[in-house]
Amino acid sequence: MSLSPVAKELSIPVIKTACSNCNLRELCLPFGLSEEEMARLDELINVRKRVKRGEHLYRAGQPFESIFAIRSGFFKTDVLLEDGRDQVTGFQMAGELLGLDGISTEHHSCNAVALEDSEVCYIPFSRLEQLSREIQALQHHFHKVMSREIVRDHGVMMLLGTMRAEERLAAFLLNLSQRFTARGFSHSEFNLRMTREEIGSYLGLKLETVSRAFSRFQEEGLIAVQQKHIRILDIPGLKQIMSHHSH
Amino acid sequence: MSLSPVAKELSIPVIKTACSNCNLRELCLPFGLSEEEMARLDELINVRKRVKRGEHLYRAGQPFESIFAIRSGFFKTDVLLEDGRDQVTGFQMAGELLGLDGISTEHHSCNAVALEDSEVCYIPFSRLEQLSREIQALQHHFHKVMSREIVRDHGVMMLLGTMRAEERLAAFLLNLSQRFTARGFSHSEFNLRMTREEIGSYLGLKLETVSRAFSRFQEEGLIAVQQKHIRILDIPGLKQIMSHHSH
DNA sequence: CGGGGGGTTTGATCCATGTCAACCGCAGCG
DNA sequence: CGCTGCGGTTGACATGGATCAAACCCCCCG
Repeated sequence: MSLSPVAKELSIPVIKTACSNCNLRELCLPFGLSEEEMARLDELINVRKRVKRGEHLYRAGQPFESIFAIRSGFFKTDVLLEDGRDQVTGFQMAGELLGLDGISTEHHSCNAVALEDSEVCYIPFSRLEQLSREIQALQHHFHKVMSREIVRDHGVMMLLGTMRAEERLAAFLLNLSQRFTARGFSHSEFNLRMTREEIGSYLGLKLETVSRAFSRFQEEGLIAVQQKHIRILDIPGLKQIMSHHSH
Repeated sequence: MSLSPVAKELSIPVIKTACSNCNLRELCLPFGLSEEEMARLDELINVRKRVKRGEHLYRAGQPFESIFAIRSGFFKTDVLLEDGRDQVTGFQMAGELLGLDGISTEHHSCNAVALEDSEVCYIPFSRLEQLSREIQALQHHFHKVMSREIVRDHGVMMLLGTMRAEERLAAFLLNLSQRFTARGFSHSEFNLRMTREEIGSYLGLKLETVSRAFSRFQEEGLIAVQQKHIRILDIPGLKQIMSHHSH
């Protein structure tokens, strides 16, 4: 888990993993830390890893030792039931943390798969705990991140428990749009990294239903879809669908 | 939020809130702490409160300052959508923590309502953070508790996203049974504290569907239902239903 | 002891979404 | 450059659970 042999041998100046010069620091763990505190966090995070599209970052059941911060790319997490059913529990993008579910049992409880070529920082958990005993701001921010995950999950439960298909998809698109915006991308135009089936799994729908809902939104002029490319044309319209609870 | 005036005036020896003599300590925050560490945790938890059946412990939007440990009783948490829809996000019993979702925004994100007369310990959050900077075991255990909440939520997402009505109810009953067992109650006989409607809300079903599923289980000899009283007759049978994924 | 009301059960019907199947279209590869 | 195959779209039909409605049961209260 240290620098690659090749890099060592050739003395290639390896880009140092450093929160302090990461452009995602406002979205990620270092949020709110002073320069000096961030330097200490940097010390702890010295492994970066590339994960190619389709590869697993970790699998359910593996021993948990690190959480991961996504530097670039896009992931999904999913859980598998004994009988073969599975469900996507989330999609994660740059600046978000992966692996928090592993803390509870010291084993990962889900699979994390890259949906495009990605890069992550390893954050050894016991060292993170150690540092967060010393840096209050880090501790507090970490707690907020975990709590936010819980709130997010409640939102998904709400979606799965009370919304109809088109409401779910509208909520999903608006959520993506908002997260892309926070990362400086266009809020109205992006490429989906996941298939219709993966969207469906996340939203508790079949892929055909997802596809039909996309078509319907397009007919109504709310979005323009072309395969994985999405343009959002009418954000208020989508919001209205989300809360249009007709029945 | 301190001792009641009456108690003060009459110098009634008020039962001290003390984790060290709470019979739920193995299920609650103090898990794994030494005597001395537990004593320090005791210092921090000096407010207990009774919450009558039907009363709110907190409401969505209120400022967050404490988490709560349930000493006795039974709660539900629910979230409300703007359009009036709501969903029960969980049922909590003795030894479990309430309020973790409030950390992220420093405001509670859901309502917590007592489903029977209950008693909770206030755990001021900033002091908990302070203490967990000093006691590693406390810090680690707290992280595990938050992580467990995330894992639990993923389980509910799975349930809502992939299971059919009877599977959901079977999973729900088995979960309750298991939690009652962990608290030393019968695993096969208990009283539901919530209505059919609340169960339905939690499981993403209508109350009629919940009622029908109960009746079906009874016909098949899996359980005996009489109003809120449940006897579980065939745990393996229920487990089989849960994973019988026929379609 | 006789209402009254909230919670529950049960039946009849409807509808959103699942299922099955055919076809399309783009991307990757020989 | 034309297969080949995966992912996506669309249609026809099936069905699980929602909806609407009625009746029931138990508990509380007068």
